[in-house]
Amino acid sequence: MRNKVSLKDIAQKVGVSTAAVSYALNKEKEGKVSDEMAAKIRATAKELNYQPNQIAKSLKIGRTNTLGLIIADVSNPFFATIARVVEDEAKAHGYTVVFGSSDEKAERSWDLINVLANRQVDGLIIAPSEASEDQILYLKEQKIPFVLIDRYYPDIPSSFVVLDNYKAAYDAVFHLIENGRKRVGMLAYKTNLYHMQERKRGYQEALQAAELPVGKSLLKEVKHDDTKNGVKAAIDAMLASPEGLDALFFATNTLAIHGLKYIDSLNLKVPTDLAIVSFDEGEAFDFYYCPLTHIKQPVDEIGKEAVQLLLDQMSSSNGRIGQIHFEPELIIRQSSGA
Amino acid sequence: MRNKVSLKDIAQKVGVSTAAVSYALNKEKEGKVSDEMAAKIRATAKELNYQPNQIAKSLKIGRTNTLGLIIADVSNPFFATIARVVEDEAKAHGYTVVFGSSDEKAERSWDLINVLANRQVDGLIIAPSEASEDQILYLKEQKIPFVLIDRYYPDIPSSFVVLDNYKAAYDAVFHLIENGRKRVGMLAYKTNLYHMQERKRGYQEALQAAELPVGKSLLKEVKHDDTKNGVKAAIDAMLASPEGLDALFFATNTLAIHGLKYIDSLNLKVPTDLAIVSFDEGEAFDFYYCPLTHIKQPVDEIGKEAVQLLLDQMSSSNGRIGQIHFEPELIIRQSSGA
DNA sequence: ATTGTATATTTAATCGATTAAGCATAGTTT
DNA sequence: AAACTATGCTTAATCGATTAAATATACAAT
Repeated sequence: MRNKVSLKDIAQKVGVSTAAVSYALNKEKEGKVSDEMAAKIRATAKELNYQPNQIAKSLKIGRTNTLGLIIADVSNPFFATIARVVEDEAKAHGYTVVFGSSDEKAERSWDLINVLANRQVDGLIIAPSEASEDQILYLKEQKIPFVLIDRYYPDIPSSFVVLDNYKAAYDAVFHLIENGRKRVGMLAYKTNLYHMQERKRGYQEALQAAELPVGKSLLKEVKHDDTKNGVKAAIDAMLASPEGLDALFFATNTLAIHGLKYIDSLNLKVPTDLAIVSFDEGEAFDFYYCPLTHIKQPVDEIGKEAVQLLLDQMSSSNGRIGQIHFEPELIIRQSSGA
Repeated sequence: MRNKVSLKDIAQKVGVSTAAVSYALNKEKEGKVSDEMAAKIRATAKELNYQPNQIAKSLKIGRTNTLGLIIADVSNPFFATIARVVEDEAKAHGYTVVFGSSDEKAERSWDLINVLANRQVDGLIIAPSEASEDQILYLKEQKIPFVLIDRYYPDIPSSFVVLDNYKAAYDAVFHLIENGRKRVGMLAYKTNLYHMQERKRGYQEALQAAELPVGKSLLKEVKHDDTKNGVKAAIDAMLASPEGLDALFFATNTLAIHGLKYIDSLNLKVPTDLAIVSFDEGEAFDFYYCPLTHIKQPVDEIGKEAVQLLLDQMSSSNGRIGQIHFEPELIIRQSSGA
């Protein structure tokens, strides 16, 4: 096979046992081999271009120095950025990242967890899908270290790094109301995931605080599997409401992108006809004719903290958990009519 | 440790050897174990929730069912999309993907190749960096199967999946000339990578074919490490040229994004003051006030073909190579003033 | 009864590393 | 000189699977 050079080859060439070679190449174990011998072995290793087989090493020592990352979709910029940050941070600590996209599907998420766990990743960072509580419980039961990101299950104690989604939504909607909007709609995804529930709660409580009516007619939920048409239908429905619509809050960047395209096609003007606030950033938003007011998540910090928490958890014998809520930042531009 | 259940545990519980268990659980080896025994073993395996240790399996069989993917940067939508496609396609064939971003740096690319090779990935898909020829030669020498994407080295025979970058650039620039532009600038990255050379050649030959002057003053190159300022300086320089500038061709989506922002800040109107054609797509482009004419790469096909070629190569004893050039598609919108 | 032939199961080597324990050899202490 | 102690290296077990080869058992053919 490839990568022929093994400890054995070096041992043979130098005329010692593989144990000697192993000791010599693991500098930590100073003193187990004489300096001359060590030098000779190291020279031969270099000469043969020896590269240790990590698979064999992992099998023996029980660690792989690999972290698993499960996100909803790498092709979504929010997750792609997280992936990049996690990758860099992991690398800085000597870990490699194996990743997979769950597509928000519990089944794919299960598959990924199994594949990664069977490959013995040392820990997992997961943006969990809907109805995946059993997976999280499984990980706890198996004592596989993990950290959740973006979403979490309030009923299951675990480590996580998330945004204060309630506050984010509250601030966003409050900002719209503050600027005179009275008919504020919200476009969300149809899911029980906590982050989405919190965003909806933030929206509703901001309306309540302003003594505006909180009904179902202005809070529309779209299914994941046909975002595009769902968004159109939802916007149509809101616009058709007898009292009209003068502002729209998008619960995610994907919803905003589809929503804005549709709004443009209807020739509605932002912010005159409709004020807009969206979640997350996106290169796209910078090019919209009316720069978007949006909620900014500290993506870099989220990724870094997640890795940090995971490594902490892995090194502590008791699976100590850490829970981090980041504060959202509302970036005010022109789309909210401020 | 975690994941305690091993073949041995099942063997003990059932009262047979581990070999019997292994045979029973590998259905292909029908007939090695009696049906009743097999049933009992499988039942016990399920009962104990046995999950095979892939690390041990890999060590024995010499394959990991893992593919390595090295791209420039996951947070670039072009590569993120490729990553997603590769991931899905690999999964469809029973492979998991391990990835890393090289940041266009030869050194990081070396690191990744070593890390992945030492983890015994079965094959690699790589968007190679500048000055990484030695890495490619190393892979060939080590007989590690690999497929290059997006770029390749014409002097080193290898499998690859790329766009016909020459034709793409030629078509784009020809299109601008056809629409009456005479002072067409090009913004490229400063790199010797072949795809970029080809894009420049396409630009130059299109100008030649139209008998327009081909000089250095309208072909500007920007360094990777400070794209933003580089783009500004380059555009300033072109605009300052005595004969002026009436069209701009961006060699990548990133260059286009930075370029367009700067052009807007200068209050130049597209396409009146400046006609634009860019490489690649991007959610961002859809929101630009003047929809962008751009070169579309068949990203899905590129990713799928790359996996396909790699699997072919892995299964053929001789490391048979395949080279695929995709045809570019010029999507004409309004920014080119057509 | 004897040999032959499936069939079912076990034994044991193997993948490539790590590492506790054992064994020389040289040097130090009494 | 005998006993002890480092020092330096080897032996051999181990991680958890796979798999060729050996073995045992049942059954059929001679």
